[in-house]
Amino acid sequence: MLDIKFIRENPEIVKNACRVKGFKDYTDDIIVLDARVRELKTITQTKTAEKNKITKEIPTATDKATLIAKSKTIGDEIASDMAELADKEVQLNDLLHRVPQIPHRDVPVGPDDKSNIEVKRVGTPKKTDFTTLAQWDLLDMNGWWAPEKIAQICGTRTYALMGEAAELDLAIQTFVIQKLIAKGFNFVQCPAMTKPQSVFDAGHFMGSDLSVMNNDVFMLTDTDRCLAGTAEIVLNSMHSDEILPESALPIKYAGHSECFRKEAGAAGRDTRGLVRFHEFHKVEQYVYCKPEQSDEMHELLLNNLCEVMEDLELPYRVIANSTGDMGFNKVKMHDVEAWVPSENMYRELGSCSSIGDFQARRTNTRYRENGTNEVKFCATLNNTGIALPRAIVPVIENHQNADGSVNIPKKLQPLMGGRKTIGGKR
RNA sequence: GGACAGAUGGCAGAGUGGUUGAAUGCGACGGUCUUGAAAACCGUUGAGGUCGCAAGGCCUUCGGGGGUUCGAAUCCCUCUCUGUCCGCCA
Repeated sequence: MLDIKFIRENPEIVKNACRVKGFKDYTDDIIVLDARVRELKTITQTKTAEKNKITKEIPTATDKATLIAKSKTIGDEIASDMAELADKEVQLNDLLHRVPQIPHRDVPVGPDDKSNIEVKRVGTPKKTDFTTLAQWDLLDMNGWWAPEKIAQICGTRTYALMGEAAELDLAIQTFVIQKLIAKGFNFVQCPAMTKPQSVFDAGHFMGSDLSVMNNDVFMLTDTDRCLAGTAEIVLNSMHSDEILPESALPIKYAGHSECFRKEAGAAGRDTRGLVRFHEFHKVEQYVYCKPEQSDEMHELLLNNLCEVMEDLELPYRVIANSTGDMGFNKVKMHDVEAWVPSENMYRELGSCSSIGDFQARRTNTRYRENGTNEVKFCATLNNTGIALPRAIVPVIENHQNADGSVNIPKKLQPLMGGRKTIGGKR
């Protein structure tokens, strides 16, 4: 959602954003509707003022009946104007919810991921004198999962880590959480079960109809709840309807939650291995800041994830996503991808996004500026801290030994009881 | 799951149909006083919208939505949330 005033004054910028992001352009309709809405507001407000004036005179008037009749007549007029106003406002509101966020000037312009730009590459894939195994072979031989059994019990796109791999998962989570806490992030264990409104307010969906989420979000039958796809959902609403003091910003959260996704658009993709599930878990970085701090915070969040990659001793690269490859609600986005030997390519492990004031408008999260005392919308950003079990994939593949054992990255060793390797032939 | 109670401005807390955007207290901010501070005193202090070059006017808002009425913080319906007791339970 953008400021209607901004759209009114900068239609060309908005139109351009729709074009480069690949969304339908409703700008002209919005401007027409907006003009009519304001016209109707002016009319109804003037009449309401007139009516209020009469109403106030009634208690002390001698001829009450005349005034009451007059007030009634105006009331009827207002009611008919209000009906049109309400209708037009609903229409306008829906269209406003379909306007994408304006991309940052630095974002590469292009229709899809082919226009993405690699901005950084760190580390080199390790050369081995043995044939490296794919994640599933390592998991199989070490007894670290039981995919067929779990699929039978729980259905497709579920998993269970077992033994040392499960320990590793927990160690990685703990490591990242502790790292973020040390950097001043407030650690929050987030519920995954939430209300649809909170999902909508995170701004991942267009329009004003909450049902648009049905394709992507698990709804819980016979309840008013759904399952969040990320801790971002809850963190995004943590300060809704608040006016924060400027001194409180930036606010940094490290959220951890189970994440539930339908993955409806990914049928047949990544069906093997630990990459794509209906339920996984994730440490999420989330920041509220002043708009002018946003770029700096973006770098900070991105850098944190890069550090995690280095702590996990993974070769990785950073991608600047193009206008057509980033979401509806995003200003700027970078993907961090880790090297996966079995696929001979980099695979996405995390995604850093600047949202501008888009989410803050939906949640009505504002701050009061020092000096001017002006109330402004916050900017929000989010980035993956670490996503699991996906992160297990590059860790076990890049650190495998000839016998199928896996070396534990040094920084994780204390969280793994001091062990340097796990698994391998006994 | 059952039975009650409640939701008012930054906070506390009046107000049960008519100049109430809302008493009072606290807090915050500005000022007077003071060498400085405290105290005391005086004043200011929600947000959103709309019209206007501006000054300023007007509209909305007492948890959300709907209704009754000329008029609603006050009456009715409904939803959400909070509290208390019982039941159940990691």
